[in-house]
Amino acid sequence: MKFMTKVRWLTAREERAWRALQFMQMRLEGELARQLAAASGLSYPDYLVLVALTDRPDGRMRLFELAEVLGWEKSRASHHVGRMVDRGLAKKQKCDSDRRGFYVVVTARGRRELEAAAPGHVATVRRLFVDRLTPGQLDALGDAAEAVLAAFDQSADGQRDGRVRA
Amino acid sequence: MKFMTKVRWLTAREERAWRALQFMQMRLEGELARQLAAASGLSYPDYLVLVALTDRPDGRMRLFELAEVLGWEKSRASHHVGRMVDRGLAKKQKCDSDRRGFYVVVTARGRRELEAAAPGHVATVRRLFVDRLTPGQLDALGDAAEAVLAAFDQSADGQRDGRVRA
DNA sequence: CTAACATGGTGGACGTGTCATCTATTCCCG
DNA sequence: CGGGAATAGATGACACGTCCACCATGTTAG
Repeated sequence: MKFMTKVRWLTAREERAWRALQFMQMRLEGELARQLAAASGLSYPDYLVLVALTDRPDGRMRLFELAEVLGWEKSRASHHVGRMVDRGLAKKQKCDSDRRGFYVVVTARGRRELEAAAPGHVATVRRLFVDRLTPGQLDALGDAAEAVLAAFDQSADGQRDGRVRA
Repeated sequence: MKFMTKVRWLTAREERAWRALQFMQMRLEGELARQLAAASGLSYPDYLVLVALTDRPDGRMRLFELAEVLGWEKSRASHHVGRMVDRGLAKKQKCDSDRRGFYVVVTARGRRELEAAAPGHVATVRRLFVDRLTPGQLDALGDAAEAVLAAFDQSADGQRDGRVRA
């Protein structure tokens, strides 16, 4: 913080956008999670994992790959997949080419539960989000989000400069 | 689900916007939390509570009010404030006019920690989010988010129709 | 007045996410 | 080839959030 002689607080417009976005996200995630839990035995993270797995023709994926695709830390993926294995939604398969690793594989039950949950989930995403916005707004949101994300990837070094570490 | 003869899956554009937004939010919240933790002893929820409290002239607020302002459930607020009290960031004050209730009050320590953390936090919000977008994009985001939020509030009944409870 | 109901808040159980640390393997460079 | 660095993953401790059941107080209608 030494280098910041003056703080540039957020303007009213900036703050409004920032707050609205945070509230929207909070509400959306909450409703989505609740809807899934009520209509199926799946949590939202479960759902995301199952979607990722069933997107593959062989319904399997290395653990670290899953973590990458979902943007999760490896540890999180490990914990979560462990729980899903316990509930019979996925199983682990030793990997021949790399004896450190595993494949995470969807089970028949996992597939069934995903197929049962997907229509309701998509309908909720539509009802709460997609159908509330014009196509133009959707594109604008997508552009903005991707701009922010792009900045993230480059600034993997900017994270460690004086502003952040103080 | 009985009434949905056909599922309207997301189009590529819709899915792209939805995904990008989710990833953006995940990354932002993660970085924000990490930055706060590294630069201060505060978690992100701590920060939000302290901001809410210090926004009041008397630095205090009823627990249920805090929950409303932050969009939290009462239980969450109760748990979190409890932890903050343990760490000396806030304290509880019996309420005369309603003997069931409490005021949550910022302590001097809470104020100090917030003031120390705020500049770095705001700088991070700027670096990762605000400064990546044009004013037009910010407004568009704000409008879109508020449109989605508005829909939430009305549809407190639509939540319980056939699509959700199945 | 009092019985029913609503509201403010607590507490525990559970699932989830993060961090730090650890082991086993594989990669790579001299 | 040998040895250090990177990688795959597991694990334990902890903070966080949700749900649900619960208590105490307040409010309201008959």
